[in-house]
Amino acid sequence: MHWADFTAQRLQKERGNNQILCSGITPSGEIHLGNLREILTAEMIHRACLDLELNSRYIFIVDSMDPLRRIYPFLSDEYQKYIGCPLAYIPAPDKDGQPDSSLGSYSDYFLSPFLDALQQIGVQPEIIMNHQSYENGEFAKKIDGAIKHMTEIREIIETISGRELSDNWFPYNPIGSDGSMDGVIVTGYEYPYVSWTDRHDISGRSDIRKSEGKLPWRIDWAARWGFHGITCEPAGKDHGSAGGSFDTGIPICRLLGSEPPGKMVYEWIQLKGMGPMSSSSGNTIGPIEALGLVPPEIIRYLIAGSKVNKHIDFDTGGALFTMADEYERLVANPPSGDAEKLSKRQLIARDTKLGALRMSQIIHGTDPADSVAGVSFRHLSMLAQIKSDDEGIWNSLRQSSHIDGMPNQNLINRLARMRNWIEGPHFPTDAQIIIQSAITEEARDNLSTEQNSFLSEFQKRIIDYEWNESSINECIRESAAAVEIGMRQAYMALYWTILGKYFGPRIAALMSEIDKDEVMAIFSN
RNA sequence: GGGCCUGUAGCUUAGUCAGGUAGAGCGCCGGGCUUUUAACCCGGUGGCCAGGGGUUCGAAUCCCCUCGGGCCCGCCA
Repeated sequence: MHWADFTAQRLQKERGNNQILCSGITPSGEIHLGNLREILTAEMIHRACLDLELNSRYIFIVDSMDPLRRIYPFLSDEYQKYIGCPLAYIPAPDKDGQPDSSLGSYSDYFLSPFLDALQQIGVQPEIIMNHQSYENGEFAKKIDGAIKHMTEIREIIETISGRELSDNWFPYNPIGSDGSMDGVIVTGYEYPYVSWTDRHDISGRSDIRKSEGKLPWRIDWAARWGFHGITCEPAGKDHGSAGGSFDTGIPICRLLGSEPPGKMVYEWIQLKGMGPMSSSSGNTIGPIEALGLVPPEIIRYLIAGSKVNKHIDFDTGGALFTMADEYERLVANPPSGDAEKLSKRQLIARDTKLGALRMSQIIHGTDPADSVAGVSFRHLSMLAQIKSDDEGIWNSLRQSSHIDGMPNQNLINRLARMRNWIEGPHFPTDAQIIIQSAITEEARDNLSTEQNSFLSEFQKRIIDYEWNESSINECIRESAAAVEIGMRQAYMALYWTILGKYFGPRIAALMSEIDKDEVMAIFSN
C-alpha cells in the first residue's frame, strides 16, 4: 500500500472521519525545493483521506509572524534595524538587498512565487497567515493558558530538550517600542495585557488578543495544533529528533487542552552530492527553478515514489531522464494482475506503484494516461535540440503520429520546460547533440571496413537524392544494400560520422535539418 | 555527548510497521525487429537481504550487540 493511503487509514482509526492536514513554512528567504516535500507529503495524505471519503482539509500555515533572525547574505545591512521584527511587518528587499516598502511585506514577497509553484503542481491549500491568527485573537486563549502554565511549560522544555531557559524567560514574546521582539523583558501579566520593558528602557504593554507579540516557536506550534484542530502535520527531521520541537510540542499541546497530531517525520531532499539544501549556504534549487525544467507530475512522482523516511537525491542532470522514463513506463504499462494470483509481496508492490501514480497527478483523480502528452521526455529532448521552431516539432510529431492535429497545452508546457533545461546549465553533456565538423579520431578507430565502404557509397549516391528525411532514408537503405551491410551497422556509421558517438536520434530527420553542403563537408573532412 | 534514519543483484531500489519459498527497473549478455523514439520485443545473467547472536516450526522482517553510511540536536523542512 502507498504510504499516503496507509497514513490516511491510520488517521481514520486514530482520529475518526474529520481530518485536518497541515504544513507550514517560514518565508525568511527564497523557499526551496526541500519545502515542497513537506507540502506534498501532507497534501498527498490529504488526497488519500479524500479517497477514503473522509472529511479532510489541507491547510498551509505561513509563519509570517516569525521574526527576522539575522541578516541573510542577500540582505543589506539596512536590515539590522528589522532583526527581531515579524516578517509580515517589514519591507521586502529589492535586487540589492535594500528594504523597499513598495515591494510589499517581506513575507509576501518570498511567499507569492512559491504559491505560484504550488498552483503548478496542483496543490490547493487553504492558506493561513499566522500573523493574522494573532491579529484576530485566535491565539489569545492559548497564550493565556501558556502564561498560566508557565512553570510546567518551562519544565517540559527544560527536561525534554535539555535546554536551560534564562531567568527572565517568558512563554510570550511581546513586541517592543521599535517593533522588535529582541531584548524585551516581561514585567507582568494581567489578562489581556503583558507588560514589558524593552532594550531602550521604554515600557509598554501588549494585548495578547492582537498581534503585539507572539509565542516562542515551540509553544506557537503546539498552540496552533490545538485551535486549528490539526490531526497530522509531517515535520522535517530537525523537528523530529529527540528533544526537538515535536517532542516538546506534544505535552505542551495537551497541557493547553488539545490533542496533538501524531509524530510524523520526513527525510530531506538533497542536491546530488552537495548535501542538504540550505538557503544560507546558497546550496539550493528553488521549486520555481525546478518546475522550469521538470514537468510537475514528475516532481510529484519524485516525492510520491519515495518513502517518507528516505532521503531524496535531486539531480538536475541525466537522472531526470531516468526518472521521467520510469514515470512514463509506469503510465504506459501500469502494474496489474489478479489479486488472487499474486503473492502478498507482489500485491503490495502493485498497490504501492499504483498509489504513487495516483498521487502524482496534478489534478486529483485524473487519469495518469493523460499526463504524458503522448511524447516521451527523451524524444522531446531530441526534437527540441534539432528543431529550433516549435512548429517544426509539431509537424515532426504529427508525421510520427505521436500527436494528432494541434498539440495540447500539456505538451506545449513540456516543450517550454525542455527548452529551458537544454539551454540552462543543468542539461547533461552526454545528452547533447553536437554536430561534428569533421570525422573524429575516435570515430575513425571505431569504423569497420564495411562501414567505411558504406559511407563512401552513401556519399556517392546522396548527390542524386533530394534533401529531405524520406529521401535520405531511402539513400541509406540502398547504400547499405549495395555494400551488403546491416542497417544497424549503417546507422551506427552515420552516428559516428555526424555526431561522434555510436547512437543518436533519427539520423535522417537530423540530417535534413542541416544544410546538405555542411553534411557533405563532414564526410570529406 | 543525546537521538533519528539507513545498509537487499554492478547501480537505484520494493518488500520491514501486520514473520510464511527474495521482487522490480536500469545495466550487462544472447537473440529478434528495423525509416532508431539514446526505441521496441523475447530470453538470460546476477542476492549466504552489512556481520554476529537471540526469539520462533519458520526471520530481510521482531529483540540485542558490532561495523559502515547519511543526518538532526541555536534558526532552518
